[in-house]
Amino acid sequence: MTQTSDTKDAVLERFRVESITEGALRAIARKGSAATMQDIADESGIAKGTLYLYFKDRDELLQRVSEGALSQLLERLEGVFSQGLSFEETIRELVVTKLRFFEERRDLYRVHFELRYPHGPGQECNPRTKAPPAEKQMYVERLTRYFEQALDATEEAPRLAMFLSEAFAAVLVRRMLETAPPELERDAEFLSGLLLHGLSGRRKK
Amino acid sequence: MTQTSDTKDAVLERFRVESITEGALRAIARKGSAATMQDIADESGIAKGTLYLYFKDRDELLQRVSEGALSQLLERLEGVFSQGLSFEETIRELVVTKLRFFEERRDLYRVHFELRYPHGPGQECNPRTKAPPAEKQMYVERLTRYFEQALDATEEAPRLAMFLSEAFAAVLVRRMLETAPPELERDAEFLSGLLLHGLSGRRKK
DNA sequence: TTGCGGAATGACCTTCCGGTCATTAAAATG
DNA sequence: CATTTTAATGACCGGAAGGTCATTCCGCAA
Repeated sequence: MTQTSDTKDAVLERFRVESITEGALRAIARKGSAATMQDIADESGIAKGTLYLYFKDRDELLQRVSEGALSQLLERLEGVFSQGLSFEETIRELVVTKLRFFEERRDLYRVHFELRYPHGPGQECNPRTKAPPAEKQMYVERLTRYFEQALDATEEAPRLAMFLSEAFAAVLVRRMLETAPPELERDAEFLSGLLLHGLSGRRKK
Repeated sequence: MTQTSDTKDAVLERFRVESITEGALRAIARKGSAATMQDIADESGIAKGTLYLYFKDRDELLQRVSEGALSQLLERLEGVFSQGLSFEETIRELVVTKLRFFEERRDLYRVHFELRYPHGPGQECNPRTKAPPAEKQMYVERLTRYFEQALDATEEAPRLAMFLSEAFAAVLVRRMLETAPPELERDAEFLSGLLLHGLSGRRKK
């Protein structure tokens, strides 16, 4: 047949896939995980059936969207890790980077949060979304690795990673809820301080 | 007609409502928010139609279940607040209390987490669950009030409350995922330490 | 025992949505 | 321009789930 890379067909295919992905992103930004195949099709300006020429099913499509969104974030965070900063500096930089990322890409916010704990840690799962998207937690794993290396707390590393990630989510959600959130830098400072030094530093007086 | 309190009918009604609520709790513990009216009926040992004699619709039922679960937790936390402990002590006690609560009542875990951010902070919402359950965040509000009073950080209080609550969730989720989680007291100590003094205390060496 | 009234039931209705596929439009080919 | 091949479409299907209601069941009073 053809090489997967450069033929006209392949280019066209990539283009289609991308525009569907973007449409899906818009649909999810608007309706969350309740976004329907029809919603996605509408938002992408194509017919519902066409979606199935490029994606096996809803799951695969959502998976792709989530991966795409996630990889952009991961890329930036990787940039932070690779700067060889001190521990404190790294945490600060991670916080501000992530905050900035979602400031630019509000549309990605929903993807991350709606699919956050896909079906929670329970036993049975929602048939609407079958695939357990281990995918999702990739960046928690990255954080875990960082903690393992930067502190010697191998055992606690996964908890620390989730702690960081959820604490971040808390502040982000607040920001999203507020009509006039504070300066990004203020929130970044606030959160970094909290993560690094805890509540104690804020005792009365 | 009758007083709402003591007639035989009223007692019977309360009994029914309660057993439905308990059934719903089991159903949700098993299937999460995907639990179906049929699931709930089965779990309660009654017919689906009967559910609608006691609750207007699915939303009202879920609301009630969530409220019930939440109020039990709130009660215990209130106990902590009213002990007049120091700030640090209070935080420690809150953590250990909440951890113990979910240790006893694993079934309540799902209710709290599945319905945590009901439709996220997005604009449109899932028609499947219409009611914006402000209800849910009642205990974040309680925490907020505590922070307003205990620290003088009125403006930051809501963020602190969410920070605490989400950080807690992070550790709790980890515990739930692990087949052999550490002693409850160890996790409580770990989390309290983190909340109070941050990551800095854990720097290498 | 009989008949009444309210409670319980579950078959049924409707809506919604993921997924399919016969049909149609467009592009490639000669 | 005719023909074939490929891509796109959207009406349609099946199943799932919330909600309804005619029917059945049951406790109780006459």
